Amino acid sequence: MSEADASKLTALNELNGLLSDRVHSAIKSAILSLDFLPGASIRKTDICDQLGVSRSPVSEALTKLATEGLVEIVPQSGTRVTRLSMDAIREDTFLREALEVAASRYAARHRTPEIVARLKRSLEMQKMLILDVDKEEFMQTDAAFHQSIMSTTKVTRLPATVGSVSTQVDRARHLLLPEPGRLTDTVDEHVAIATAIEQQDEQAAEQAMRHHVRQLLQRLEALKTDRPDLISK
Amino acid sequence: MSEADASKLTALNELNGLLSDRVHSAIKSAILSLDFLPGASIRKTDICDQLGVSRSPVSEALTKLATEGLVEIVPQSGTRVTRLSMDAIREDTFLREALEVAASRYAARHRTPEIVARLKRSLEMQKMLILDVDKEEFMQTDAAFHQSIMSTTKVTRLPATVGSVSTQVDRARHLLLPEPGRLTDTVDEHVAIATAIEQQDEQAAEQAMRHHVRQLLQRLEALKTDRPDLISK
DNA sequence: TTCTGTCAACTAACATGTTAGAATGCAGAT
DNA sequence: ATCTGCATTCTAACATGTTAGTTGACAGAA
Repeated sequence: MSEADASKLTALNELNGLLSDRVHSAIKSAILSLDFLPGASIRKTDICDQLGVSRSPVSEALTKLATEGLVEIVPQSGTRVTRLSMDAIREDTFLREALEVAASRYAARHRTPEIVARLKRSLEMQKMLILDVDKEEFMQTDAAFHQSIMSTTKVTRLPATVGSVSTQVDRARHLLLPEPGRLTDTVDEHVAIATAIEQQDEQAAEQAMRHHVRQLLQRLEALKTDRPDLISK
Repeated sequence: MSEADASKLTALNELNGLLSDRVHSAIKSAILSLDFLPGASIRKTDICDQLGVSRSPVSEALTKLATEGLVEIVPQSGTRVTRLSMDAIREDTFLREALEVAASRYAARHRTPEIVARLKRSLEMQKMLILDVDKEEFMQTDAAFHQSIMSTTKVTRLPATVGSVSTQVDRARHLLLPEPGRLTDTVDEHVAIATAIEQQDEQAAEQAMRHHVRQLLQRLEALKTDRPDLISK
């Protein structure tokens, strides 16, 4: 059985806050960055040794990760990193689509000039970053674009909820190979969403967001053949 | 400061499974049934004494309840039952509406004769139970109706996700006074949803479900004046 | 060879001891 | 009367010891 290599964990000195939270985010980023591979078993004691903490904060962190669906705890037996599956990714997409579409509709109905301006600024940045070598920066602007739309609803829990239902998609995303022209397509999809919101066209905003979310799923389907070692079914 | 009376906890002998899970559901039902009032502080040691368990399972249970938004843990200080607020209830409704509407649309598009039959059976039961004295039975059939619709999506996490975003609404629901004719209205709304699904009319299914979810919010708004002691803002 | 029962080793779950931070109340100063 | 600082007493957080359930390997029987 493959095992998680605890040496891949980043030290948690720099961060502050509750110890269990720091342990949680350390393990989480290890899973998201695939330092802990899907299906790998996690040894509590290894984590304890590596981070120099006791089992309590590690247990709490793993429990939290289990509710997020990133690890599976088998009672009295062991803990393993959740395997990626196309089924799980499709489930994530369904839930995320439902929430983001609702946000998009709301934004179209209740848009203010400020929001429209913010979305346009974001689009300009995205266009500039298309040619940038560092894709991480584009990803951040991408995320900010979506958050701007969600923020119009004043539902403070919405971004966190979307995040919590999209964990498998987020993880799979890291496996996608860079594809020429994809960033241009993404920006085009964003433009369609922003335009619909500006024109207060709920129907169009809904459709554009739905298409955008499903495009990602489309690309992720390629992983079935690209990374069959990590994606089951 | 008001305090939670641990003697209101049900014994957990009859149940089986992990101790921390049993503690979790014991506290949860105490909160949902208002045996633990909104804003009351929870003493870990009281819970331990009352249930005859150690602090470990109680801590895990409270951590879980915190992620569900039913309690708030103040680091190094204390734990209290989350206060009910109209803002939180409106947030719940937004998220639940987004998810249930998506399920309803999907059901309308992909409905099978089996599902239609199941929904119709459920409606018959609901009509019979309107006059029943035991409202709990009606509530159960109500829940089953919604679950049937969600089950068509094959998104296994959907019911749990809807549940987790609806905790405040579920709690507030228990405060509603019985209202003559309300059950009849509810069944009528269900009929509209089922009919739209049967006719594969996505638009109508979406609209009917949206209306249904917002009706509950409408009724909950009354709590602002009915129970200002328990609902803030 | 294959199946079965037993046992050893390992794990999460649970109990309990210890630490550190927050709140509360009171004494003393202004 | 009010504000400030200290000490007491809470609490959650963390560390660690103990229990019990699961797994897997191995021995022996068929």
